[in-house]
Amino acid sequence: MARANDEIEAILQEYADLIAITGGDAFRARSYEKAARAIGGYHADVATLDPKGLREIPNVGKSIADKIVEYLTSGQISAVEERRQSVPAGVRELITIPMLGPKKAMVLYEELGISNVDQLLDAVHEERLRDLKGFGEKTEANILHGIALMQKAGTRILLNAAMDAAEQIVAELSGIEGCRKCAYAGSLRRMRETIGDIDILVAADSSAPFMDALAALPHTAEVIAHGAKKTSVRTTKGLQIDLRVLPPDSWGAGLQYFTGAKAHNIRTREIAVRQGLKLSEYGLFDAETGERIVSSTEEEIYERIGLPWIPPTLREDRGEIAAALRGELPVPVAEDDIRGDLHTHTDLTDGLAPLEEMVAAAAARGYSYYAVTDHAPDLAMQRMTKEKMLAQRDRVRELDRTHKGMRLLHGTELNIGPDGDVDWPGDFLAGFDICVASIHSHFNQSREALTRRLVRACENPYVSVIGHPTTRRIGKRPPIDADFDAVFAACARTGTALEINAHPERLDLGDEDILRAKRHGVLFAIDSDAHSTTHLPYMRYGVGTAQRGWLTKDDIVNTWPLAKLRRFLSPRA
DNA sequence: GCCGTTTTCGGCCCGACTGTTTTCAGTCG
Repeated sequence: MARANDEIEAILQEYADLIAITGGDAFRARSYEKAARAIGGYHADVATLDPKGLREIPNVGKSIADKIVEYLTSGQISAVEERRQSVPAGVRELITIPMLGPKKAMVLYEELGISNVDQLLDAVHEERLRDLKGFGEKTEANILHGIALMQKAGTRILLNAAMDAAEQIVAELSGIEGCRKCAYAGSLRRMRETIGDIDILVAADSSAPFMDALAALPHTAEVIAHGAKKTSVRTTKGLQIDLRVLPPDSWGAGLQYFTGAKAHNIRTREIAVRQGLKLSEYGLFDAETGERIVSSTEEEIYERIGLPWIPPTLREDRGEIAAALRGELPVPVAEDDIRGDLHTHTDLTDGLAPLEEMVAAAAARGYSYYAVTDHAPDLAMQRMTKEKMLAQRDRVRELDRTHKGMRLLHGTELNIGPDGDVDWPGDFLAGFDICVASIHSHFNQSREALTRRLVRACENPYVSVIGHPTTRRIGKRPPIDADFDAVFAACARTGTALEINAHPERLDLGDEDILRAKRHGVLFAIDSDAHSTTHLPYMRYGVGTAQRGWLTKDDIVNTWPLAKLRRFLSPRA
C-alpha cells in the first residue's frame, strides 16, 4: 500500500507552489516545502499519527498538522482548494519546466494568458515572450529546450513510482479467490529506468473477478478496455495498466512473452522456429502437430529451446542469447549480495533523519557495514565545517558496534570543483574511512574541462568513489558532456570505483554507461545516496540497473567483505 | 509557517549563474 505520506507530501508541495506562484510570502512557501519533504521521508505512516505525533515531524507545526488532519479525514484541504481557484492547474505544470519558476510562470499567465505547455509552445514559436519584461530570445530558447527534455521522458514514469503502483495492484489481486499466481512483467520486471505502462499477469481459471477488481481500484480513473483476457485502465495519475489473465498452465509462457523486450522475444521465437517449434504467450508448441510441449514455467521454455533461464534484466537483445548459447551468461549481482551502503546523508547536512535513525534503519536491513557521507563545505549551502565533521566522527565511532554485526564507516561526499579540486587537503581527507566525490554544479563547462575535472578527481589518492558520475536527473537534467571513455579509463587506471546511484531519479551510471565502463575494467559501488531512512530501500533499483549492465558481485565493491573493502578504500600511494 | 544553548520575535542555507538589465531578478543546487 502506498503511504499517506506520499499524498500529503504532494499536496503540501502543491500548496507551496501555489503560494509561490501567487506571490505569497516566500518563507511561508518554503515552510510548506520543507514540511512536505520531511513528511515524504518520515519513517512512520502519518495516517497512524495523532496531532501530537504529527508535530514531532520536523518542520510540522500546528497549522500544518491541522491541515494534515483535515486531509486525512476529508480527503482535501480547504486552503489548498481556495488557492486552486485562483491558479489554473496548467500554470503549476509550467514550473516543472527547467528554467521556469513561479515568478515567470505567473507573468506568462497574467500577461499572455498562458496556462498550459501547449499554449506556451505556441507563444514561443510566435516570439511573443521576448517582449515581456525579464524575458528575451535566450529565455525562449531555454524554455523550448526545457520542454523538449520533459517530453523526451514523455509520459513514462520513474521506476519507483511504477514499482509502488504495481506492487500494490499485485497485492490486491493476489488476495482474490482463485488467484493461482500474480506478478508484474514488462519493462518493470526488466527494471528499465522509466516505465511507460505496467503489465500485470494473473494465473487463474476464471478471469472476471480480476478484471472487475482492477476496474474498481480506487486509483482507476478510466477503463480503456475490459475483456475476458485483457483489461486496460488508466490511473488518476495517467498511468496505463494492462492486466492479462492466463490459464494456470500457460503461466511460464505468458510471463516470458510479456516480459520482453520485444527484440529478445523475436530472437527466442526465431530459435524456436528453427527447431520446428512455435512460441507464443500460451506455450511452446510443435509447429506441425500443434501439440503443446511446455508452457508452465519460464525455465522449461528456455531449456526446451536450448537456453538456460535468462534473468529478466538481461532480456534486451544486447547479446544475452549469444552469451547464453556459449554458456557465458553472467550471474547478475543480487540485492542479497550487497553488504553495505557507501553513500548516505544525515540531518547534519541535507538529510532528513539524525545519524542514529539512519544507522538503526541500515542495521535493520541486515548490512554488515554502513558509511555516513555527509556533504563537505564546498557545497556552501550545507554549512559544513571541519569541527562539525570531527564531532560527527566521534559520534560515529561511539555508535560503531552498537548494532550487532554492522560496522560503521565515517566518510564524506566531496564536491568536485570546476578544476577537479575537492573540498579539503589530503591530510584532512586521510582521516576519513571513505571519500565519495561528486559534481554538483558547473554542468555546462566544455567537454575538455569536464573530462579533465573528473579525471583529476579520480587521480586524488583519497577519492575512492565517483558519485553520480553523469549528474543526470531523469526527465529534468541531461548528463554532463564529458568524454566518459576517458573517465572510465582513468577510473580503471587509478582504482577508483564508479557509483551506481540508486536514487530512481538518478540511476547514475545508467545501464548503457555501465556496460561501457565495464569494458574498461572498472569497479563499481551501488549506493542509495539516502537522505532519509525511506530512501535506503532504493538500493534495489541500483541493483536492477547494475544487472542491466551485466555486473556480477565481483564487480561491485560493496558486496565485498569489510576487510577487502577497507584495502580498496585505503589511500593509494 | 516554523523555530529556539540567539527562544515568543525575527530570522529563515547562501552563493553563483544566467539572461536580462545597466544594477538586478529569477532560478538553481
